[in-house]
Amino acid sequence: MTGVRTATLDDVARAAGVSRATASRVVTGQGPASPRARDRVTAAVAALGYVPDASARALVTRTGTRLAIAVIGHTAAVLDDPYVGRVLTSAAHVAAEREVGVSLHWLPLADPGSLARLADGRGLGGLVVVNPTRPALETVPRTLRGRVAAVGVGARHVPSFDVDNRAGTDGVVRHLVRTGRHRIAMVTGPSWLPCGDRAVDAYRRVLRDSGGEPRVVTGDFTAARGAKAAVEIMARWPDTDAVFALSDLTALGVLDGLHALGVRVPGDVAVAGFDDIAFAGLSRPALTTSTHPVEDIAAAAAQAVLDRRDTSGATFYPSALVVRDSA
Amino acid sequence: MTGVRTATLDDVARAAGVSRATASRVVTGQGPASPRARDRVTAAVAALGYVPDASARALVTRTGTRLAIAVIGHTAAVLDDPYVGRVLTSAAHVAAEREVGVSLHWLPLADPGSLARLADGRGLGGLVVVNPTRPALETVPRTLRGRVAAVGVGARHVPSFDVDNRAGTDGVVRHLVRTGRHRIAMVTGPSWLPCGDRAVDAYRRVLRDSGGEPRVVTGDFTAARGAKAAVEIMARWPDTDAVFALSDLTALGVLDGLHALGVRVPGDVAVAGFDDIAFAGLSRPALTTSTHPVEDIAAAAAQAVLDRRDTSGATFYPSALVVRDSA
DNA sequence: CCCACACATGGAAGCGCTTCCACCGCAATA
DNA sequence: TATTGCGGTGGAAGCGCTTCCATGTGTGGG
Repeated sequence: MTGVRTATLDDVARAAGVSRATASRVVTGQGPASPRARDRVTAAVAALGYVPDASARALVTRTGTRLAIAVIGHTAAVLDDPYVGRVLTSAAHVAAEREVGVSLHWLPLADPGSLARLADGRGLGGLVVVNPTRPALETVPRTLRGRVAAVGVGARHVPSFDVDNRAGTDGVVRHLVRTGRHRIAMVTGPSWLPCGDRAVDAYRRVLRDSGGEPRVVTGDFTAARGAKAAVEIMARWPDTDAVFALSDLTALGVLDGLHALGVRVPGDVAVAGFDDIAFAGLSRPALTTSTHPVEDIAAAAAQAVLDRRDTSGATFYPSALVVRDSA
Repeated sequence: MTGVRTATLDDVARAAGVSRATASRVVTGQGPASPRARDRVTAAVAALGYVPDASARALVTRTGTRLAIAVIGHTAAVLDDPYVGRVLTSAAHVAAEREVGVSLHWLPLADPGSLARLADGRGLGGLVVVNPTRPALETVPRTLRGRVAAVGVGARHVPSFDVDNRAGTDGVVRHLVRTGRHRIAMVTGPSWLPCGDRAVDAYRRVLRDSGGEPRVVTGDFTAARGAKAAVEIMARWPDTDAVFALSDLTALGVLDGLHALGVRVPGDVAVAGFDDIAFAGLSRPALTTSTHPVEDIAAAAAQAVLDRRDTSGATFYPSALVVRDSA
């Protein structure tokens, strides 16, 4: 059944007429080796199609060479969101460039031990957590401290990479004000995600300056929630003239909900989102939003972790207003 | 610096007052163990916070326990596509349920050796390839034969899991015909993806039956290409009254291109897509398309691989027409 | 011409784990 | 009471690899 036995370093050494130690040195490029030995070993490697066994190597070097990416919040809310895909993609690229494997994990929000279990042995070189809660972050095993980075949460006690939600929100809401909107509602993210606090804060601040009343509805980053939120908002505050959602997906849902209500956008109500996902430009009306260097953020997180750089504290990336048709 | 030494199975055994062999039996749940031993070992595991080292385990069991998911076509075209995200997500779920790790790989289309290199040791339990070309598939090392499944390509010489492109296309195009459209253009997928052939074939067949002329434009599954394709189509065949794109993303682009041209949808031209991505229902007009059990397909592929089931040949899944506003 | 030194090399240990095998004590059977 | 059988157990081997260490070979300087 098995039949094909894969070549081991022993086979290579034997074929090259050297010891396993020498073969190892050549293959890894560490330590001295004569040109002659080098040639013979590389030839043998090629001939036998030798590929080092990652497990065995990791076992002895203790240098787990794998980047784990954990996405917290194992729900459709997270899975459908292109934002998550962008983070994954970018982090995976960084890992691929350095030839380290990537492992993907979807962790339910409610399971506090899951992050800890993820350490599964010492196989990982680092861990990038997307949208983690603070409690979840605290369960990360001590062995991994200094090799963890969080993406998308302005947490303080772990290297955190996020867009500057405060400034981004400020920019969008000010744009709304500038274009004559004053009864602006906001659909936030899920309450367990701390990054939303900073955004809501910025929103309240702008409203205070412009003399508006805050109208906050809690969302969950889904489109479905956005549609419902639109209905809620218009029922509760019928004179609303703008809705800002902290997620494009939600904003798209708002657009939909408003449309169903017969409300014209941007005529009656302006709508703005956050993230600038690919579809933001394809909706009708095209969505005004704030664009984020999501790929840069994720790449930076992955790099920090892989470099074992201990960048404690949070790094915020700038976002830029993108004015389209909806606001 | 290092400080914390993680507990090994030896530590557990010592703490529990049993041999390492017994500790291993309890931890893995394989082999006999007295209730007494079982209790003591589990207690020790909890006390020491022991987590088995995956590398060491994989090394001895030779049962690489990791599902690799490789996405071919390392371009924005692929990365932005929600379809890929859905496949990833679903496959990752299956893996998570069985407690096997997932590793993600983005492979450039042009690099034929990359799939082979992916075997990196014998660490993998299986490989799911998304949108592979036939040549790419042929480079998969012999050691992995029987542990590979392809998603999204009607290939024959590897277990392949795909939607029934033929039937799906047939359904959509017939719907177009049924609603009075006869000058129907089609935007295909990239030419290197064999699954498109079956779709084009179905399209031609329906047109032949209904007396229409085929109008085929090659696409690449991106929205940008869709927008350009719309312009090309209207320039080349100005009397076109329907466009069918083999990807929702592309269809959305077509919608956009048509809009820019001042063409009304569905008034002047009907537009239909394929895949039923989340945004299909959110566009204006909402996109008529064909819905696919992408999650089921990906899950089936992952399961087949993980079960070492050798389901050679292709399995096709049904798709269903979703009529919305655009056609 | 000999000694020292660097460099190249092979032997062997050991990473943490699973698993074969031999062993022991016990209850059930003859 | 002597034998069989079996569940529970520990010893030990070994998975494929890196790396320490001791040994061997060549070169330079004295």
